[in-house]
Amino acid sequence: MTTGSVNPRRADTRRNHEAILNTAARSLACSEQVSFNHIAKQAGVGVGTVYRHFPTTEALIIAVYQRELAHLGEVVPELLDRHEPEQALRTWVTDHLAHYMMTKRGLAKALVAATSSPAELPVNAHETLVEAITALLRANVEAGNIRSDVNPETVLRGLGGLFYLNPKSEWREETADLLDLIWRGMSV
Amino acid sequence: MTTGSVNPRRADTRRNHEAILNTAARSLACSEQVSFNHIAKQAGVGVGTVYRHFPTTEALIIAVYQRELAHLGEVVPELLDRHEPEQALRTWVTDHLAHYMMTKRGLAKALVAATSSPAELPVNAHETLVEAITALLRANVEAGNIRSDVNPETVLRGLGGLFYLNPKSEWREETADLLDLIWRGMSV
Amino acid sequence: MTTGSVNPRRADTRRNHEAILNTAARSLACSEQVSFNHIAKQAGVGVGTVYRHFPTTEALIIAVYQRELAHLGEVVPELLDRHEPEQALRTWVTDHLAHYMMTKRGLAKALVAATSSPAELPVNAHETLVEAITALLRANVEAGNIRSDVNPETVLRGLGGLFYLNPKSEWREETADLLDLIWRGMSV
Amino acid sequence: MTTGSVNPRRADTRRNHEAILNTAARSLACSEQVSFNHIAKQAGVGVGTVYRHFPTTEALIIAVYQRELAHLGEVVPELLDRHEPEQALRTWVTDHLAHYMMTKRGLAKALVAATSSPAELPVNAHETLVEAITALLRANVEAGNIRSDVNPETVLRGLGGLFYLNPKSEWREETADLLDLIWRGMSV
DNA sequence: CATGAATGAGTCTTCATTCAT
DNA sequence: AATGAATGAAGACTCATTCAT
Repeated sequence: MTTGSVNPRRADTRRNHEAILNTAARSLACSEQVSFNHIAKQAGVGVGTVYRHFPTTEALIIAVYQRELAHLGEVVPELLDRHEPEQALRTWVTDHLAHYMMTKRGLAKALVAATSSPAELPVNAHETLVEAITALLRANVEAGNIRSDVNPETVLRGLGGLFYLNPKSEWREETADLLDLIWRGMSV
Repeated sequence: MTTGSVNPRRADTRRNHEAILNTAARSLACSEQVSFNHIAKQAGVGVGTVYRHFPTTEALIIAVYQRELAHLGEVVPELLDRHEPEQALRTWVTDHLAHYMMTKRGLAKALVAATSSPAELPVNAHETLVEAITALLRANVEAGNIRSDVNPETVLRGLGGLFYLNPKSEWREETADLLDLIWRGMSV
Repeated sequence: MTTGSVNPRRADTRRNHEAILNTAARSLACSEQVSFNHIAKQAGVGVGTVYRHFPTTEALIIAVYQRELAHLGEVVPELLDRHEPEQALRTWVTDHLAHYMMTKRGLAKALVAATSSPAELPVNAHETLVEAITALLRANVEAGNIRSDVNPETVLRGLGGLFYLNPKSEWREETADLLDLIWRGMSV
Repeated sequence: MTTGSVNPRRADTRRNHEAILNTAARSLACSEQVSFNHIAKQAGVGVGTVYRHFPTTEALIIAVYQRELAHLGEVVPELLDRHEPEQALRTWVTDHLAHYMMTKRGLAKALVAATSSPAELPVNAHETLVEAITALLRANVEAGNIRSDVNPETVLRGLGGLFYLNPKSEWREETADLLDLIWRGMSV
């Protein structure tokens, strides 16, 4: 740590890690091939390297998932800063959650295929989402918009159907309708 | 010729059909193997026979799906007969829809994996569900319980999150909570 | 035999035979599927029926082959009637033999694939061709065009390369060139 | 490091490549099985390895073909060195071309079966043959044996019938007869 | 005789995983 | 650490052939 020169290997490794993750993300987004061999070739590394970084298929998928998911949590503070609580919630649901769910269909498929446990989402994923929505709901409670006894998990479950949204349909409207229904259910 | 005796070959064929369907259903319920080879072995028939009956994986899965799904629609009239509208809806959601979604996880997975089209459910499936819930909502509208402008599809979407229910958790409670939220949102 | 009524079964049988042969011919011409199952379906009969008529793949192919080939022999007398000997030969080679070889490629492929014996053509096929060309050569010998010691088999062998003709190329010209070469070799 | 020792892995790979090619050649010569599984087993490697080396059946067959064919071109200069032009041509046709065509029947069958394009021979094959015969013809033209306007392709086509030769018959004689016919056709 | 359901051996192909270099 | 060749299990699918009706 006393030397400023970084281990060049370290850089390579990180670069590989990124490359693999990016490739995998791209593949998953299109629900393309997700075989290790294929990803390795696309990422320009050997299969062995992929294995070194992600010991199992699930590990890889989850890594991608996490990365994609992080954004969903990070964006909340900004939204609460820039908008009224109600609008923040609506924007988050419509512009981020719905969008995310529609776009990452391939990812969900992959997860669903790779996981055999009943809980399809990696624990952290669920937690991340719950945290995000909790913050949004709390702001609305404080603003006197909604009741204080609304369980964020329940709301999240109610929004789970957004997964079935079809990007080619009137999904914005459909999202708004669902959110209206739930909003009314939460209102004081 | 006065007997009801059917062409035995015909009987065999039907028996095979049933056997394959049952085997597939069982496999799908446990999210087990869905390979044609495997199902054939389990059902005690040759692979070719499975292919004769269901030309593609999707055809097989859909056949299973349809069979399972039919029940969901058939049960509605009975419920409306035996219960108050509100209770009919609650029972249907908790005892049938939620149960169905939890149990048939493997089936959903399989469908999701087998289908490449954005609409994961076979058209009829969605229609069946919409019809069922429409009937239930209409009864509640007529009873003065809920508003008349509630879109059944929106409600269905709101219940879509039940798919993520975990059979090992307090799912009845969680279902009730979600239904409460939505019910409140629909109320007059 | 005392009754004028023909066994209707016989007619059916013949009709089936024809249907199968026609279907097979069509399939072979396009080098399409040649499976018994497929042909049976196309011909509108059961597989078993195909088997009754043609016990092996080879039997079927040869039957088709013979039928197609017959024409090549039948046309010779007409040609000799209507044309000078040289022209008769040239016409036969260009308009019938070459055409036949190019068109029936699928048939040849099939035969080649079905036969494991070194002699790829069914004996009769070869004989039919030899007879045809013998007649044509004899006429030319008698007309004083070519030597009398030319072996028809040798000539046929020389024309065998027509099989490689490409229907999309200048095959008429190429055929003419080859025939010129051989004609010169046979000339007095 | 002063030795010529090569990367052993590299050696293995090359050995595998050779083994597969040899096995395939042997199989094809007997018009035996050409299935990848079978060849893999015979060659003592995994199926995957065969696929790595030859992605398609055609690729494999062509590779074999090329190897076998090369010899036909390489031998020409020697022949022209050691013999009079006429004898060189006769020897090439009888001892090499005819022999080749008879022996590699299985190979031809396989190619014919594997290729769907009208041109059954890989382009290079045809070119190789044309080059070989062109050289032989040129020598004979220069020696004043044959006309200068003879098209090598036409001659090759005339020799194409050798493919139908039967190794169990008097093929040398038959080849000689055909060559006599064509030779006479080419003569000044 | 005709039918066509059933069978299962066998082919093609993909992919996770290992391991020598 | 990285590489990528090798492996072989496993699934998809085809088709010749049998046989009960």
